[in-house]
Amino acid sequence: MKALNVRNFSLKHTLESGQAFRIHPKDGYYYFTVGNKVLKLKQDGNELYYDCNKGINDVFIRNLFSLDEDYCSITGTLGSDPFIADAIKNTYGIRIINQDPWECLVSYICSSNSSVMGVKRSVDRISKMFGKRILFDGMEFHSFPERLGNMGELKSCGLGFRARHLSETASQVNREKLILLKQQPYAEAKSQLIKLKGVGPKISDCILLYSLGFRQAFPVDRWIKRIVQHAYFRGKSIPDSKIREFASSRFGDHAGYAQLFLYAARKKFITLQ
DNA sequence: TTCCAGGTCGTTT
DNA sequence: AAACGACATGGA
Repeated sequence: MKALNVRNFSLKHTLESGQAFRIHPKDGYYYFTVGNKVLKLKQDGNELYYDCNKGINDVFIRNLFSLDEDYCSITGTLGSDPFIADAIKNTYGIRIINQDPWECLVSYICSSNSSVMGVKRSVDRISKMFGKRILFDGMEFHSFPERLGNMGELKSCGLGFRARHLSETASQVNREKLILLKQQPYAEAKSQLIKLKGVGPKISDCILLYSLGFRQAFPVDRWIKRIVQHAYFRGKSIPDSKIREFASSRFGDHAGYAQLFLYAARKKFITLQ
C-alpha cells in the first residue's frame, strides 16, 4: 500500500458521514468504490494508506478528499459560532468528498424520502445491474454505470417512484453536461439542476457541494431543518427557503462545511432536544 | 402494524 | 409564495 501524510483529516468521519454511499468496511479497511475504481483505505494517525485496483497517485487522493483545502482556516472561521464549534469537536477531520457528478446525481435522486441505508442499497443494486464487475482483494465490486437501463430494469432495483425520475433525468444529462456547470455561478448552476426530474432545492445543493465544488451550497434536509430550527430559531418552524437564506448570510462561502458538520453530528443534536 | 427515512411533484389556497 | 398529500420501499 502507498502511504500519504495527512493533517486535519479523519478517514472514518469522512467516509461514515453519509456523503458518499458505496463504502464497505472490512477487516479494518474501508473499500470505497469511486466510478470504475475500488479504493482500499486505512488511516493510522497522520498516515493514510491506500491501494486501488487501478493506478492512482497522491494527487487523486488529495483531490478526492479535499485535502488541500485550508482546514484550520475553515474550522477557525466557523468555530466562532458556538453551535458549529460543538459540532466540529464531534467530527473533527471530516472533509468534503469530491464525487463524480453523474454518480452523485443518481445517488441523490435515490435519496429522496429514503434513508442512508436505503440509498446505499439502491446505488449498490444499480451498480450491480448496470455496472461492470471488478475483482479486487478477492472480493467482487461493480463500477458505477455510464448509462442506466429502461424503466422496467430500474424498477427491479427497488427504487420505487424514484425510477421514473431517474429514467427521465438520465435521458437529459450526462457527465459532460454536468461538469460544464462548474463554470457557471452558483445560482445559475442550481437553477439548471432543478429543471431535472427528481431534483429539487435540497438534492441540487448536494450535487453542487459534493461533486461540483460549490462550497456555499447548504443542503437542507429534514435533519438540518430540525437542527437549525432548534439551534437558531428556538424550535420554531421555519420554511426551508428561510433556512437557506439564514445559512448563506451566517456561513457564507463555508456554508457547505457548516452543513457537513451539523449533519455528521445530527444524532447528538436531535437526542438532546 | 405503524412510523420514519439526506424530498419532490402536482395541486390548491 | 406557502401549505398539503401522494409517492414505493424497507428497516426498526
